[in-house]
Amino acid sequence: MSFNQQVYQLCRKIPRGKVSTYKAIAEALNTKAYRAVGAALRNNPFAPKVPCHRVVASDGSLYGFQGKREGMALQRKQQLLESEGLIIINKKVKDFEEKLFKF
DNA sequence: CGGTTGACCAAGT
DNA sequence: GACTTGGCCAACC
Repeated sequence: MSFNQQVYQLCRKIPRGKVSTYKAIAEALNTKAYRAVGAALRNNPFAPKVPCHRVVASDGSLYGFQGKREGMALQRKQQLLESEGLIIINKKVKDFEEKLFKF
Protein backbone atom coordinates (compact mmCIF):
# COMPACT_ATOMS: atom_id res chain seq x y z
CA MET A 1 0.00 0.00 0.00
CA SER A 2 1.54 3.24 -1.10
CA PHE A 3 1.64 6.36 0.95
CA ASN A 4 -1.12 7.99 -1.04
CA GLN A 5 -3.42 5.02 -0.67
CA GLN A 6 -3.02 5.21 3.07
CA VAL A 7 -3.94 8.85 2.97
CA TYR A 8 -7.07 8.20 0.95
CA GLN A 9 -8.09 5.36 3.18
CA LEU A 10 -7.84 7.54 6.25
CA CYS A 11 -9.67 10.43 4.66
CA ARG A 12 -12.50 8.14 3.77
CA LYS A 13 -12.86 7.35 7.46
CA ILE A 14 -13.62 10.95 8.33
CA PRO A 15 -17.30 10.98 9.30
CA ARG A 16 -19.74 13.48 7.86
CA GLY A 17 -19.77 16.75 9.73
CA LYS A 18 -16.24 16.32 11.01
CA VAL A 19 -12.88 17.46 9.79
CA SER A 20 -9.30 16.44 10.15
CA THR A 21 -5.90 17.95 9.57
CA TYR A 22 -2.97 17.08 7.37
CA LYS A 23 -0.91 16.76 10.49
CA ALA A 24 -3.30 14.31 12.12
CA ILE A 25 -3.31 12.16 9.01
CA ALA A 26 0.44 12.18 8.76
CA GLU A 27 0.73 11.28 12.41
CA ALA A 28 -1.78 8.49 11.93
CA LEU A 29 0.51 7.17 9.21
CA ASN A 30 3.35 7.40 11.68
CA THR A 31 5.20 9.98 9.63
CA LYS A 32 5.77 13.71 9.56
CA ALA A 33 5.24 14.27 5.87
CA TYR A 34 2.36 16.66 6.29
CA ARG A 35 3.09 18.07 2.90
CA ALA A 36 3.04 14.71 1.20
CA VAL A 37 -0.45 14.24 2.62
CA GLY A 38 -1.53 17.49 1.06
CA ALA A 39 0.08 16.51 -2.21
CA ALA A 40 -1.79 13.22 -2.14
CA LEU A 41 -5.12 14.92 -1.56
CA ARG A 42 -4.31 17.38 -4.29
CA ASN A 43 -4.23 14.49 -6.71
CA ASN A 44 -7.40 13.11 -5.20
CA PRO A 45 -8.02 10.27 -7.66
CA PHE A 46 -11.17 9.30 -5.75
CA ALA A 47 -12.90 12.64 -5.90
CA PRO A 48 -16.26 11.85 -4.24
CA LYS A 49 -15.00 8.87 -2.29
CA VAL A 50 -12.33 10.87 -0.53
CA PRO A 51 -13.75 14.03 1.04
CA CYS A 52 -10.60 16.07 0.78
CA HIS A 53 -12.50 19.21 1.70
CA ARG A 54 -12.89 17.81 5.20
CA VAL A 55 -9.16 18.06 5.65
CA VAL A 56 -7.89 21.43 6.77
CA ALA A 57 -4.74 22.96 8.18
CA SER A 58 -3.76 22.26 11.77
CA ASP A 59 -5.12 25.58 12.96
CA GLY A 60 -8.46 25.05 11.23
CA SER A 61 -7.77 27.40 8.34
CA LEU A 62 -8.52 26.46 4.74
CA TYR A 63 -4.96 26.35 3.56
CA GLY A 64 -4.78 25.75 -0.16
CA PHE A 65 -8.49 25.41 -0.89
CA GLN A 66 -9.32 29.03 -1.09
CA GLY A 67 -6.44 30.60 0.69
CA LYS A 68 -4.21 30.29 -2.31
CA ARG A 69 -6.57 30.55 -5.24
CA GLU A 70 -9.41 32.85 -4.48
CA GLY A 71 -10.84 32.35 -7.93
CA MET A 72 -11.61 28.82 -6.90
CA ALA A 73 -14.99 27.67 -5.71
CA LEU A 74 -14.52 29.30 -2.37
CA GLN A 75 -18.14 29.71 -1.48
CA ARG A 76 -18.82 26.39 -3.15
CA LYS A 77 -16.62 24.52 -0.71
CA GLN A 78 -17.79 26.60 2.17
CA GLN A 79 -21.40 25.80 1.44
CA LEU A 80 -20.53 22.17 0.96
CA LEU A 81 -18.84 22.05 4.32
CA GLU A 82 -21.72 23.89 5.94
CA SER A 83 -24.12 21.35 4.51
CA GLU A 84 -22.19 18.75 6.43
CA GLY A 85 -22.59 20.57 9.70
CA LEU A 86 -19.45 22.67 9.60
CA ILE A 87 -19.30 26.42 9.78
CA ILE A 88 -16.63 28.43 8.04
CA ILE A 89 -15.84 31.89 9.27
CA ASN A 90 -13.05 34.02 7.94
CA LYS A 91 -11.44 31.09 6.13
CA LYS A 92 -11.45 29.15 9.39
CA VAL A 93 -13.63 26.39 10.82
CA LYS A 94 -15.84 27.41 13.69
CA ASP A 95 -15.33 25.17 16.75
CA PHE A 96 -12.65 23.47 14.76
CA GLU A 97 -11.15 21.55 17.65
CA GLU A 98 -14.58 20.33 18.58
CA LYS A 99 -15.34 19.05 15.09
CA LEU A 100 -11.88 17.66 14.64
CA PHE A 101 -11.87 13.95 13.99
CA LYS A 102 -8.97 12.05 15.50
CA PHE A 103 -7.94 8.67 14.23
C1' DC B 1 20.91 9.23 -6.96
C1' DG B 2 20.95 14.54 -6.10
C1' DG B 3 17.96 18.66 -6.34
C1' DT B 4 13.65 20.99 -6.33
C1' DT B 5 8.94 21.39 -4.83
C1' DG B 6 4.87 21.48 -1.99
C1' DA B 7 -3.62 21.55 -0.45
C1' DC B 8 2.16 21.71 5.90
C1' DC B 9 3.71 23.27 10.66
C1' DA B 10 5.75 25.88 14.33
C1' DA B 11 8.23 29.56 15.80
C1' DG B 12 10.16 33.99 15.02
C1' DT B 13 10.07 38.92 13.20
C1' DG C 1 -1.93 40.11 12.83
C1' DA C 2 0.46 39.62 8.42
C1' DC C 3 5.01 37.81 6.70
C1' DT C 4 9.39 35.16 6.80
C1' DT C 5 12.36 31.17 8.07
C1' DG C 6 13.71 26.71 8.89
C1' DG C 7 12.48 22.08 9.00
C1' DC C 8 10.01 18.03 7.90
C1' DC C 9 9.34 14.07 4.27
C1' DA C 10 7.25 11.95 0.04
C1' DA C 11 6.94 12.75 -4.91
C1' DC C 12 8.65 14.26 -9.09
C1' DC C 13 12.17 15.53 -12.24
